[in-house]
Amino acid sequence: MSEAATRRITASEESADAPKTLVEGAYHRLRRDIIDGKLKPGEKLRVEHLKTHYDVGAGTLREALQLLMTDALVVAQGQRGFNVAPISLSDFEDITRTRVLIETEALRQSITRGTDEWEANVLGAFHRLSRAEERLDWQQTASREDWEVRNQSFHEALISACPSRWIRHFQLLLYRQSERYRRLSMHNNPIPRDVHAEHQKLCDAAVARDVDRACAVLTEHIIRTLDGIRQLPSNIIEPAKAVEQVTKPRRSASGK
Amino acid sequence: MSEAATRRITASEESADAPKTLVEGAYHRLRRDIIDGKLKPGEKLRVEHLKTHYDVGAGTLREALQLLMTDALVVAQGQRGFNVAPISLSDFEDITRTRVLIETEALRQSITRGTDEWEANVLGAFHRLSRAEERLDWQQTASREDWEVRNQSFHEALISACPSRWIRHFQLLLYRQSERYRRLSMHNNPIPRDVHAEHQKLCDAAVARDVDRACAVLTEHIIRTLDGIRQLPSNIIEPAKAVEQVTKPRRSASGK
DNA sequence: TCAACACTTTTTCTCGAGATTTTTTACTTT
DNA sequence: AAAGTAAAAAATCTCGAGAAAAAGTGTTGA
Repeated sequence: MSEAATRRITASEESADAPKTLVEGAYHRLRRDIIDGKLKPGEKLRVEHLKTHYDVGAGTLREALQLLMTDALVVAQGQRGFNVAPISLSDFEDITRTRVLIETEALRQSITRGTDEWEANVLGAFHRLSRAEERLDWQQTASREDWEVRNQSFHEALISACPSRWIRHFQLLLYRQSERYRRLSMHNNPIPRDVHAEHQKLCDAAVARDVDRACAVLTEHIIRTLDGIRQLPSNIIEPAKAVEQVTKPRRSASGK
Repeated sequence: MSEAATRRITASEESADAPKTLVEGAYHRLRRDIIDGKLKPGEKLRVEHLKTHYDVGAGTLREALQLLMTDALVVAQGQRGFNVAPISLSDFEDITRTRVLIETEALRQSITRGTDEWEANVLGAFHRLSRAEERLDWQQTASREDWEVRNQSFHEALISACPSRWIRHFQLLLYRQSERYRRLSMHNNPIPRDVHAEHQKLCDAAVARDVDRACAVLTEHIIRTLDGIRQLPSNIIEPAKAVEQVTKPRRSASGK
């Protein structure tokens, strides 16, 4: 009888902007630092040291770290603490192939079931991205971040009409993973690609409801990034396999 | 002389049997209880109450709960604690469709790259499953659990040659999810299916390296489970959408 | 009867200290 | 020297208590 059920449940985007709790706050900052590369792949994450930098208690930081395992950005083993997830070329190849599978399926479903509203959103996101690309300066951090946000928005808009929560969940996971690698490629590589043209073709095919062409373009688009990573110097991408602890003092610096 | 290196490092299944830490232990027990349905879908997970049952501290239990979010078996919102992930028919339809996509891809890769060793493992797992199916008694919990373990082993063996870690990761997630629903179907439904015949066909096609036939059979096999759930009485599967808190005490009788 | 307000109870969230375990360092022996 | 052992140091893991927030309860007023 006393059911005051006037509550709105926005389950899909609970933690959108405002970190309601310290754990969430630390989680978001840690995730950003890992993706940005400030916390390097394979690096050991000592709670005692990090608690001062992120200004939270030890237990709180622990919980944030455990949340990051969801995104596979942090790995933990037994009683030996946490590490940033290592990177390797083979891992990125796996991510890329899987991402093609997931994202083309998402795009297929989205194009099939998209409404007029969806079309409008895609065109809008494409326009915003195009503007950012016009004045894109790879030297400026702010400009790059702006492009990154709009790029994600565009890809999100494309698949936003996909009704499958699981597909979208997997897509987000893989997108975040490849974002790490893309940052590496950005810092150490010129821009050999004409990304704008790719986005243009992708947008055209999507709005034209040409599923097969859109998926083909998207596949190309995703795989291109892999080629960019392949051309990175091997000392940046490969060592991750052997690295156990990045932060090692190593006082006697001499090879055998 | 004595050989000290008798330790095997099974990196793929690090936390197989021995929970190295209390968090892991609580995590495994909680996961089992959720999948088994002892903790009901949508139920609120009060830390203060659960800490006595699982015999760990509050913080430890919190961390275990956070780990369970990785498997999407527990959901948390803002400052309102944890809940068992709700279930619904539409969710299971989503899980099923996505699982078909992931698992057929895994099977395709596995059949393509499987070695003789892989064939032997598939046949072995199928044999063990067949034995369990012969003496399967749906009334006995031990018998059901035995079948469940061997069923998972068989499906695992089928895709074990899939080289993609991400595909296998997603497969495991979705398998655990559908396990929850399968338990419901088992308890409230007779056994209308000839699962053994399906497994036989699946095994044959896989060993014969017939990718398309194997994937077709597997798709059928997975979708059949969905049909089983669809026929459940609506009061079991549907209410999950509306349920906010399953455990509402409504104290009018004496407590303790 | 219903709604709004203030108070009480319950639950979640956060922190620091102590107990185990792992890793490092130093030392002795072959 | 290299290997094995033992003590020391560092880090992780675990727990309970206090602060903040939410849910529940009762009262007052229209």
